[in-house]
Amino acid sequence: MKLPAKEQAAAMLRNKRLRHTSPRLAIMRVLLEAGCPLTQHQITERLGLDAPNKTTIYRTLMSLVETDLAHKAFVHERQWYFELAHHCTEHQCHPHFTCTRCHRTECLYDVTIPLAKLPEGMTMQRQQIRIEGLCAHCNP
Amino acid sequence: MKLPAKEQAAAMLRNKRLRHTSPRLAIMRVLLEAGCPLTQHQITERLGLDAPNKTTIYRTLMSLVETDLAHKAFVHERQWYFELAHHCTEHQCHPHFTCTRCHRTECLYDVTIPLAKLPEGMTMQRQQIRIEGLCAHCNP
DNA sequence: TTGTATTTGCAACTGAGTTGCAAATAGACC
DNA sequence: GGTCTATTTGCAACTCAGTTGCAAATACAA
Repeated sequence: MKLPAKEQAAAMLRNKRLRHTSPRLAIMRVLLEAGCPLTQHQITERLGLDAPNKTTIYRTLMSLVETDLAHKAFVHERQWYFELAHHCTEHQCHPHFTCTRCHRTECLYDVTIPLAKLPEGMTMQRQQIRIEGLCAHCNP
Repeated sequence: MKLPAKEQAAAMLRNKRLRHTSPRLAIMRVLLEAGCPLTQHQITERLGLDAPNKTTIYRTLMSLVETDLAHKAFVHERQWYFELAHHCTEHQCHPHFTCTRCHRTECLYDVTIPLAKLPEGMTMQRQQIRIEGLCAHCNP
């Protein structure tokens, strides 16, 4: 059973002992509802008049990343796209696919790849996959 | 047998029908000799007084990326790191490993990972892997 | 050698993300 | 409930990687 975004966000904050503030809950709600990575700008847009200041959004995203509740998914046109980490396994996020023709990016939740075997002495924390190609729509 | 960086760069440009200019040859030489991804700033530093204008460096890197002679390897602290593509196979670059403690990044030339199986209709052009973890030096 | 499409350098610009600081507030403790 | 304090927020000013427009320089074809 799926909790409403608001309660899910509150539970995530509680787990990490982060204070429940309305900017944080709003930002997490938007990310949960979007289901795909968003930029600060997109978060602001989606929250409309209720949007927190952009500094607050960046600082919130930073605390989410630090506590591993969120990840920096990828950069596109100089902007970072952030996503919540609840779809990721311990050592691996789902791959992100970017179409080289229409430049849209999608999450491939169902595609998995074995973890790399690292050279002696190195420890894996997270493996991220980016795939470029033609999406179903742009394929000839 | 390995050509000197200068001739190797010239050959790569010839292959792609790009004009041989001294800024281009210098930038490619630095990248070949570095053997790891570099930023515009690092390229400028390494070329010292002979360094082309930063606009020229960015424009050169862009033409190299467009002709697939180079790739944007990763972003770190808002800067793109570029590398020549001569170590990459058709659909895959080597993975890049970033240490979460000392923040250094290295290329894992010997680590390979199978290509993802994309959903019906999508075509793979390139798969890129980023790995975060602790490097041999920072490992407890 | 000449002509021209391409490339370069410069200066001015853009805008994503950061910083410092004073005001607001979550949550702990009474 | 009320009080106190560490944390968080908003604002304004800033930073700096990367971009743009344009005139001068240059690779290379003919």
